[in-house]
Amino acid sequence: MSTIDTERPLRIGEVAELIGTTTRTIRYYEEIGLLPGAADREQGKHRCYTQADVERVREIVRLRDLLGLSLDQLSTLLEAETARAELRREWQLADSVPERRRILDEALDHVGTQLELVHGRRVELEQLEAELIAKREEIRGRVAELDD
Amino acid sequence: MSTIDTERPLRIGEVAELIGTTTRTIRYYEEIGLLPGAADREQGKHRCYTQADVERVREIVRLRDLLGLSLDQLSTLLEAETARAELRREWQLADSVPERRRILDEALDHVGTQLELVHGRRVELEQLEAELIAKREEIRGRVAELDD
DNA sequence: CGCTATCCTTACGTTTACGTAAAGTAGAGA
DNA sequence: TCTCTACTTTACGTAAACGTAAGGATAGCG
Repeated sequence: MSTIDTERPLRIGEVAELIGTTTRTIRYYEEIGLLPGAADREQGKHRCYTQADVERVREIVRLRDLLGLSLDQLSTLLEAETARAELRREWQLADSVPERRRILDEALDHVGTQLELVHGRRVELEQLEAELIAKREEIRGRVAELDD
Repeated sequence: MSTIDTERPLRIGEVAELIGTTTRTIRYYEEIGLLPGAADREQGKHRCYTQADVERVREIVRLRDLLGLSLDQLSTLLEAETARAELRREWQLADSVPERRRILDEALDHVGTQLELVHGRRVELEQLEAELIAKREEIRGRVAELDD
């Protein structure tokens, strides 16, 4: 982290290539509200992205591929991330301890939601994997029988 | 397994309800070749299913939901199952040992393919889960700091 | 044999997640 | 300042995975 130009603003094409997706996909995600899309951009001006934005997109693509949720469901799940980004800004302004505790608690809640989903999915896959291994062993057993 | 009428033929509606899907989906899967669809059924006659067929559909739905593959990819992956069903029939006829070994080897190969995919997916999810847990711990740490 | 529920086929409709084309603009470099 | 490339918006296109409706046949029951 933080070589020299760690914060050179990126254009949409670079982001797409970095992540291995297309500009259309990125614009589409902005269109449906999955990506915030800087509110202060004037009509027709180029979009520009920070490193954090790239991470955000990467995360979205990853969850999409791993969990196979609809983008709509993803958007619900990612209220987490969205909120956390928001909270990072708020954090600077939050001076009171209870205020800060509230922010952290919310973050915890969001991560918890994601974790539950991912965990459940992993358990199911583990189960399936175990079944497949059992199947394989059974077949191997039958091969061994042939050699009697 | 095997109470009394373990082999009462089922109609498509029953199958759908058992699995928690729709008749349309089942017909569609037959349409695109994911389900074999008994070749000896005359035009207009009701489809009828065995318990094994139900398991097959259940498996498809499960893989679909867990792996999030396209039905086309699934169909490739399931050449495994298809072939194994076929092989079960062949098995009765295969008398020579090398013949039987070949059948088993193919089955092994198919299960291996599935296993690779499922395993890979599980590992990725495990990785993601670990990251989320780390994230959670970090947040918890910061909550603790507040209590100094 | 008749009734009724469930099934059949055919075919068009729908949603999601983008692809793709057109016509014009922004902005970094010579 | 000009130029060229990558960007912009707008808008129609599309493949996958079903939903849904119409019109008719089937099969189990009484």
